[in-house]
Amino acid sequence: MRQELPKTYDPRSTEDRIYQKWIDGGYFHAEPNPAKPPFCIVIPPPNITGQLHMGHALDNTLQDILIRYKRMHGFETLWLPGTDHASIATEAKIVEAMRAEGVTKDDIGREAFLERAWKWKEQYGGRIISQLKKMGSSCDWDRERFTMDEGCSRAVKEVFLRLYEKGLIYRGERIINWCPHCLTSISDAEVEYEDQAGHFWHIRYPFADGSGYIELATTRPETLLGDTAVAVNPDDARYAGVIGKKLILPLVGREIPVVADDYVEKDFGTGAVKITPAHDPNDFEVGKRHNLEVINVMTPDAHIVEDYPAYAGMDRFEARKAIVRDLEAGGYLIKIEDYSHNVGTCYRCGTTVEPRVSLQWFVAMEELAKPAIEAVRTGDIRFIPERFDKNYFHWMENIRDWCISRQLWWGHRIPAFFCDDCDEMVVTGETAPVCPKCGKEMRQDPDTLDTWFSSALWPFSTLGWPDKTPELDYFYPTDTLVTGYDIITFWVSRMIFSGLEWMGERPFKNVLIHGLVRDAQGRKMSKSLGNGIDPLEIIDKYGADSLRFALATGNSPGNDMRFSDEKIEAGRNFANKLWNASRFVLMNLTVEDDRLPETLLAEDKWILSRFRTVAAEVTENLDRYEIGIAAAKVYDFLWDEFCDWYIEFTKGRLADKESEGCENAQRVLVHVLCGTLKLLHPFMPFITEEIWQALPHEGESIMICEWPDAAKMPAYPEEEAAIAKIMAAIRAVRNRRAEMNVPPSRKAALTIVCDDRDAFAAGAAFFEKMASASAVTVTGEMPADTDGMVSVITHDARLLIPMAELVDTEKEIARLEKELANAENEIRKAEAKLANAGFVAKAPAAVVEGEKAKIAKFGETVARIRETIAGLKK
RNA sequence: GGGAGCAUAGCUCAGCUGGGAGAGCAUCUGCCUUACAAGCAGGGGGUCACAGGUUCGAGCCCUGUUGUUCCCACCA
Repeated sequence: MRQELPKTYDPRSTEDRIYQKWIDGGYFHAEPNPAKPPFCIVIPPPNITGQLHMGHALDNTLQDILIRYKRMHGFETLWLPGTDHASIATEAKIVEAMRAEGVTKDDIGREAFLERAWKWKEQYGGRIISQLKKMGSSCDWDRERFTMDEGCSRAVKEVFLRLYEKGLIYRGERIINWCPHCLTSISDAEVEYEDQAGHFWHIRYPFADGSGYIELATTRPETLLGDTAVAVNPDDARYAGVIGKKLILPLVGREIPVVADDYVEKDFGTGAVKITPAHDPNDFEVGKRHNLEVINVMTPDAHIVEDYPAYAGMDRFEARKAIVRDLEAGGYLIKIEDYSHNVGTCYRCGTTVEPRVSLQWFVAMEELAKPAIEAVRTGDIRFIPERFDKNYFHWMENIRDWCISRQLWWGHRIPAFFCDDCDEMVVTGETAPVCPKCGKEMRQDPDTLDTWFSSALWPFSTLGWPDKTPELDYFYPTDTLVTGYDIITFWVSRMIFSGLEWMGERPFKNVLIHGLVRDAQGRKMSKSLGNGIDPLEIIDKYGADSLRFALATGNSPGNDMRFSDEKIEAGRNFANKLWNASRFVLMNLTVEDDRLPETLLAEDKWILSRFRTVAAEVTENLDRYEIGIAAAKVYDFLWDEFCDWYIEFTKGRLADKESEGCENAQRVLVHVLCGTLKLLHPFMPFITEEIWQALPHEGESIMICEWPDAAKMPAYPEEEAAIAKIMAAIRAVRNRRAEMNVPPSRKAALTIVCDDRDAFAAGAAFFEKMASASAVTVTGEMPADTDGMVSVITHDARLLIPMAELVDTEKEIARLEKELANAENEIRKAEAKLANAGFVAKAPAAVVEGEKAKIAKFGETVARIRETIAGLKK
């Protein structure tokens, strides 16, 4: 038995219940199924310490729309969910929590720390998952994964070992980016550069032999302590005689040489550069070329080391002040300039990065990058929109080796072992190897791997790799990756080369890139600004459907979007509109199924034909990832055509309860509503399910219904045209009445003079309901007496309304003459085009025909207006 | 320094491969028409940043200019 819908839709009492029903039905679960084509999306795994924010909400809305659409469209659809251990972010949070208790990592030790981290994971890892469920995400929760679960860890170890065997992973002493706050190395991609106001300190370095000095400038005077040379350009005439001479390093007193190196620009500053190999990547390279000593002057947390008693223990910025003061006191400081320059900061904590020489593990990227570049270049992998190719190419073509070791405890431990006795190192899958040389127990490298090392394997590690599983065989390569442009370098590029290397096949076919969700003023949402909008609050207030719809409409690939109250209200209003239209259909409903009737009237065929077009277009838009456009089309169809026109068309028939027309109208209403619900379901899953359940239906859930297939629906072009004529006439009458300020309650007889009398006679009743007509006469001839008639003229008809007291004949004639001029102008413009030989010769036939048709249409209109004016002038 | 995006109605933005400028919100007018005032009907409002070019035809393609946002980059 059908249920009545309550008067208003309450998402809060509906959404959780429906979500549970979907779970119980097992509709999210996917299995390799040879009878169907696969469609798979792997979720960008959210951070376990994270909370759902608008970026997640957008990302997951887009994924769920694609997934639900494909599921209905006949694919075996897997949306594989999971979370990321996010080593650096999680470890930082735990350390912070421990600090509040007055405990440090070293206090409790590695094992206890990891225990604590796993507890953290248990506590917070589930939070983001339950938030994803609130969004309506139709993930296969049976397959939920975690980047540090057993399977993913096995894949990580396997990849490390294989890369090492291939010689693509190596360990070396290099200058890397070091975060003095997180106390770990970070990769190039993890450094964010920002312009900061700073200074240029000009300093003189005297020659050891007392023959004057060299002037140079620096933005970082504190690094002076580690200077081991001053470099000049070999072609610089100013310094030709001093190359090889010794300088005395101010404050330190060390003798350092003047070296010649192409790296130095003659035209910048004084043409002389102090070289600090331990604390600047360029200087490190210069130092290697000239065999300079590498002197590290800072501790891991960026304090000055004990070798320099005057500054020992100072943090680098304190030391800077002290050194500048001492330089000035010693007469070494020449001047200070304001200077703005690019400073690298840690993407996690914002601390200024300190370049630091240390022993780290690297992945050699050049060989891996080549096929990854090729895959995008050949179109094997496609970015949507395409312009992100350029970003990707630029990064991959200039790629440097990837520093993968992190001085953190939370993460995948590097499978390398050292012998403390003989310095032997082995890389192995064993957990406790003995030294192959001296048979002693070995000590495992304490470092862990970059978080992105494990996420790089996500598209196949989650499907069972390195085992050959049926899932891997069936679902790999996945279809679409949905993510923001901000992690193309971190994640997308690394999945691409990893997939190609280990699976021999691209990890996904398409990468749908979306932008950032900004606030109503266009600012980035951030904690510090406090302008973030919490999706969960929005869901609580408006429902997940409204949120999803607001995010989907107006979204175009790759572009940032603004989020505002107006948008979410528009989504809510649309849900309300749909709810009420459905209530209307239900309260008139006596039939028990949605089979179409035998007899279809013109308006029935019109709406069916329109639905067919919309179904075809929405399908095409979704196939092309034009999600915002697809959403707008369903919105317009439901609101403008179905509600504003078709429901109004049916009201007359529905009023006559016992008639066959009443039943037929019900059937068409239910049929089209049901179809529209299906088109809308990917965008607004909850409300569409709730309504669908209340309507006559077959099956358990709308989410496993078949997607409407336009190819199986008939088109009715003639009825579409006929109803369009009637709609135009109704609009024209409404328009005239509104202009004259006639209230709808004041009905008036309506005479329709037209050629297509059948069409207008069939729609005569609509003019009573929708155009305030008291009675309708359809005729082919102008009535003899048109005195006191208001004339409304369309391309297809002339509509007369007796309103003598409201009509000033003079003004009526003036108005008609204006309309006449407009119509004639249209004809002239079309004629001018047709007179243009180039246009007729080169424009497509359809366009030329269109111009001709326009002349014919407006010709009719002109004739009618002229006739009317003549009548009025009599 | 290199690259990219954006510039369309008062505001926020659509506008797919070139063929008569659209939506939502706001605004104005009239409506409680028995699904919906979170609504209905109607209206006003745009030299599509600027200047050239290609084309029968340009919001759309090309060149340049201006403004703006972002990404990348080792000039100390």
